[in-house]
Amino acid sequence: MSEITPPGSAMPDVLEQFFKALADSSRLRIIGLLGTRPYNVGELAQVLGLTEPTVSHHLARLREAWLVNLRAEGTMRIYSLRADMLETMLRHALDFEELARMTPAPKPDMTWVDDLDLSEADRKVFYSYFRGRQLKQIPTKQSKLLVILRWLAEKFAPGVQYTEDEVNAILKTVHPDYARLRRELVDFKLLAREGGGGLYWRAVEPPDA
Amino acid sequence: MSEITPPGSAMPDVLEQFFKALADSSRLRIIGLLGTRPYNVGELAQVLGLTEPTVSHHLARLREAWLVNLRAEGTMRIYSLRADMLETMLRHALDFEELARMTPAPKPDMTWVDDLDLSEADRKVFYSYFRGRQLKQIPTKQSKLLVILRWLAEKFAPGVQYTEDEVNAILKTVHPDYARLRRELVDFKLLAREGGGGLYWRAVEPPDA
DNA sequence: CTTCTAATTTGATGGTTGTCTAATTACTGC
DNA sequence: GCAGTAATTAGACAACCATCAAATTAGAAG
Repeated sequence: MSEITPPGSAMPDVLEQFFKALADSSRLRIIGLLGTRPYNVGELAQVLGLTEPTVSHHLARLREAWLVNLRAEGTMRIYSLRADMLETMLRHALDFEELARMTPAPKPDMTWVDDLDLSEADRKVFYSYFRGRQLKQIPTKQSKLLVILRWLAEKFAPGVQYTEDEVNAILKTVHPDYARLRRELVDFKLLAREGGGGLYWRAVEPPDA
Repeated sequence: MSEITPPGSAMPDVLEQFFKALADSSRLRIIGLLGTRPYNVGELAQVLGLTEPTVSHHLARLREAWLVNLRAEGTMRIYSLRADMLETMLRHALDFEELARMTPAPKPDMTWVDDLDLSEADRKVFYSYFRGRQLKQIPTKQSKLLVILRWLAEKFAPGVQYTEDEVNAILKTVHPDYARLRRELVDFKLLAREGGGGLYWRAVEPPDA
C-alpha cells in the first residue's frame, strides 16, 4: 500500500498538497535535515525529539507530496530529499495564471445570454460587460448602454406598478449602483415614473417607427 | 489595530507561517486573483463563492504572513499582492542550512505559567502563545491580547515611574516588538504615560465593577 | 521457528482551522 | 440625527491533523 497519485493531473491540487506538506514545523525541520544527507526514521526521531510513529507519519505526508524518496536497506528505510521537486514546485507557485485558474471557478456561467433573442453585435456587448449574471461595469457608450437597458426593462411586467424599493431590488441583482441604472432607464424612457409618489412602471413601446 | 509583527526576528517561524498561509486552496486562489489586479473583499467573496467573513479571515491570514497589502478606499478595503514578499520567501525555502538550524528547539519550559493565578481559559492562552518565556506572536484577538497585557502590566511595580527605555527593556524580554506592546498597554489603560517627558507608570486598577 | 529490531498502522486525544450565521464596527449620504 | 453599505469580530460547529502509546508487520540472524 504505497499508492501515491502522481502529479500531472490536476496541478493546482498538487500545489496545495505541496504547501500543506511544508506547513508544519516538524516537516520543515525534516526537509532541512534531509537537505544535508539522507536519514532513516530512527535518526530523525532522535534528532527531532519525536517518537518514531510521529516521524513516520510526517514522512508519509512528505512522500505523498513527492518531496522525499524512500529506499529500503535491510530492516530500515532511508529517506532522502527530492530537491528537484522542491524547486519545480517553488517555481510553479509564482504562476499566477495557473493559480487563478485553479479556482474551480464557481463557473462564470454565461449560458443565459445565449437564450436571449439578440443580434450578434448585441450579444457581444453582453459577453464583454457581464461576468456571470453580474454587470461588471456600466457602459459609457450610449449604444452599448441601451442594449443593456432594454434587456433590463424586460424584467418589469407591463401594466404593473412597482415601488421604488421594488425597482431597486430588481436592479441590484445586476449591479450595486442601482440608482444609476434606475435613472438611466427613466432618462431613456424605458421606465415611467409617477410624479411624486415614487411609483414606476414599464413604459409602452414606441410604435417602432 | 492593524499592526502585524514584521519578519526578521525568528525567521523559521516566519517561514512556517508563510507555508501555512499558502496551505489552503481558497487562499491560493486569492493569491492567484490578486496576481492580476487588486480586489476588495466583496469581489473576492463573489468570485470565490464564499461569504465575506470567510474571505476576510483568509485575507487576515495572508496579511499576517505579509503576503498582501491593505488600502482603504471609502467604505471598502482593497487588497493587493506583495509579490516581493512571495519571491523572498520562496527563495528562503531553499536555504536548507537555515531550515536545519531551525531544529534544535529542545524543551520549551512552560512551568512558570502554572505558578500564575489564572483561570483555565487564560492559562490556555499562555500555553498557546508562549514558547518558554518568549511570546511567539502577539495575539490579534483582543480578548487573548488582554490576558497577556494584564500579566505584562504586573511586571511594573505600582507607584514607580519608569523611563521609556526602562519600559522597553522590560518588554523586550518578552517580544522583540516592544513598541507595539508598549502602545497596547497604554491604549488599554494598563500603563499611564506622562504627557511629554516619556515617563510611564502602572495604572491603578479599575474598581472592577 | 523464534527472537530481535526498524518501521508502520491503529486508535485516541487535544488542538487547530475553514466555514458559516449573527452581531458589531466603520464609513457615506441623507 | 438616521439609514444603508462594506467589512470585521464573535461564537459555533465540523473536519482535519500532530502527537503519542499500543499493537502489528516485516527483515535479519540465530
